[in-house]
Amino acid sequence: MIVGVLVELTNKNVDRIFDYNVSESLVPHIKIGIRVVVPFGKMELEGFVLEIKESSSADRELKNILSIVDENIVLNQELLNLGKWMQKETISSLISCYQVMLPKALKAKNGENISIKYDTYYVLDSSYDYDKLLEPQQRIIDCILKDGFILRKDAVDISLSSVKTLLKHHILKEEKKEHYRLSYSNQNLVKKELTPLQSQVVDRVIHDEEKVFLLHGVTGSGKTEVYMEIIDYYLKQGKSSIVLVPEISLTPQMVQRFRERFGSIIAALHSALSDGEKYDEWRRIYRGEASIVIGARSAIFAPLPNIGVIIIDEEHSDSYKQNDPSPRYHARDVAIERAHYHHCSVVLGSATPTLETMARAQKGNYQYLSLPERVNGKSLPHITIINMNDAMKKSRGHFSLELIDGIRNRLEKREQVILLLNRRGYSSFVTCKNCGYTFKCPNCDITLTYHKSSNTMRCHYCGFGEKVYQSCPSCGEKALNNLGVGTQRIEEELMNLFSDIRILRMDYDTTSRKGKHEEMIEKFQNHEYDVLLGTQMVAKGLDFSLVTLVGVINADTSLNIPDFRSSENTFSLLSQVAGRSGRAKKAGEVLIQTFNPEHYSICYAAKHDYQGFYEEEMKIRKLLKYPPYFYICNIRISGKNAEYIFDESYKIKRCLERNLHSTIILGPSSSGLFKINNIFHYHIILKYKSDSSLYPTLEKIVDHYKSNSKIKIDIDFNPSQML
DNA sequence: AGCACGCCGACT
DNA sequence: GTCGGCGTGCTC
Repeated sequence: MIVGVLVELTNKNVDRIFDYNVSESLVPHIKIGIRVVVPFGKMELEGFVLEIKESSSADRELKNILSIVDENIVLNQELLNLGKWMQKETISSLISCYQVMLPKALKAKNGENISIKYDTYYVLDSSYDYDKLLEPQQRIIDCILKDGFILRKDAVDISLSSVKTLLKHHILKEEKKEHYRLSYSNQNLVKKELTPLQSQVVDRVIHDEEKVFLLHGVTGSGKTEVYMEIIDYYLKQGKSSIVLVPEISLTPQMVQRFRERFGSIIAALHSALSDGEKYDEWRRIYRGEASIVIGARSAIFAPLPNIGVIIIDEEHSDSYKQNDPSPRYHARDVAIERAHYHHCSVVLGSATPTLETMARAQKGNYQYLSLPERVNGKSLPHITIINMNDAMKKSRGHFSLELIDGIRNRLEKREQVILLLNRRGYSSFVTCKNCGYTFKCPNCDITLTYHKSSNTMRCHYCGFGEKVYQSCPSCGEKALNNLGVGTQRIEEELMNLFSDIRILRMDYDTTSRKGKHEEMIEKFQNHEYDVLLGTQMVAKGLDFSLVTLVGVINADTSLNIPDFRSSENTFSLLSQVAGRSGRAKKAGEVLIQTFNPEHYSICYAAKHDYQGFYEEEMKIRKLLKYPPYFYICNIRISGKNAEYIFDESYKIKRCLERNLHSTIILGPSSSGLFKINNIFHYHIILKYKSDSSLYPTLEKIVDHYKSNSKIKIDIDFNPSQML
């Protein structure tokens, strides 16, 4: 027997199958999808068995497999094929595609550290004469007759010496069973009554097969209940489900609701779990003990055999795109690919869908479903835009008089406030202190990034650059600066304004410890605090009935990110955070402070007008040839020698120009992070609709440099950030 | 990732 | 003459 093995080296010129002999004794254990240890050069490496065959085309003597790692397969045929598809789709190594599918604990270097834990049980072994037993022994037997077993660690109030005697007489025997670090009990399965609108949506999904649905529902419209009902339908047919959420540790309330309804068949894969805990959850899924998987991006690879539906909540979130370690995949694309295999549907849910998704829904590629109303019948909160250009003249600091009044009012009424400090995109860009004017690229309409070393402003997309102006071209103001504030500073200001205010600060510093985030949410829920002050993480999915005011300290910062999606991201963030207000009986209010009160993304967000924003933004995307009208691909070129990288970047550009005739090629330009750790970076941006030469050309370029250690080429399709 | 091979500069 | 720098290429 000969096997084709893919070894665990993330090196492109080794990313192919190597053949090995299998010795007679190992033959019965070989299956496609297990891992084995093989000799490779002078090394011993783990690898995946991808082929079983009788002969090899290698023109040399084959080496033998050294040992078997897995008793059972770790990658089934579906996932093996999915990996090959991903490799082609993202132009990355096959081994890296398989590695992202598996929990870290299964990776060669980590494997030894994580040992599966066992529980010891006592069960009956042979017959016995009950009457001849001593009383403590009888008690033990009674216990076992009742539950079928006794768990050793629970056996505190029974006599261990009696157990030993029973073991000796073979009346009891010991059994070991895997212990999962996390355990969940089946809870009383809570089910809420659906509104007629929600029921309609559920019916549409379950009466159609193998479709992609966009569920466009306003904040508070009860999307989670809809998801659960759809999942329940498939569960009753014996089918499993995957639910993707942007960052599971930020949505404990949602996971809680799933647990309340479905109990222990839920497996949650969060980033807060240890590698061992993740491995436990993965094994529960693998064995069919969990049939509903909730998790972030990588949960899309859950080894479920029979998927009924895949749900992607908060579809617009950029966390579904893997940016850095290759493969740079989008979970939405993987979901659709898996759905083909399982003949199941995909539901994309959002209050603010990405333009790409909305455009596909409008073209009929996706089925459009909408929930335009909140379940409680309440209207969406009233939003007021506060012009900070005026406010700054009246008061110092970051609080307008309107926002101060709003907070005072809520404190008096014993209601709660959420304050959002928009830190997204806090990077160096030049802005006018007086009117808020920002400098944009004349070619790309992207905020220019300030480069201190050369005192210039540069475009990260096309490389356009100019000297920093001495005064504002809009109002003539001489004071041009770039400011950023932290939550701590805002907290201090707030404490100066209100003497006995109870502020809960939530940002990456205060929530880094495990479980801290849930703890904070619980405390705020219990009204131990008046104000929840935080960054982006307070915007998503939280549901507090006493919150009647949401204040946005600085709506602008995310507008200034050098990214063509900055308007979309701002609109989305404001809509999401506004949705936290007035979710229960009391009406909600939202105050948005901004230096750009006229900006369309802020104005449409204030009017709860998704459609208006969509139409306006689509015009801009069309004009500037951005998605969804054009696809974007970012080619990143990096290396230690600046001159060499520069020269090769131009060679690559010329190669692209020779081969691609219907593709727009921008750059090469150096990004804002031109030099990181003494490594220089350039990138070339491609804009295209369809170009059959694109993939072959890119593969040729990557192949050409694959064994060149002086230069690294990374391809990023549909990049979510281009720095 | 490792390791061998090979082709130039510095040295006991 | 030899030691050793690391650029290049290969691993079934």
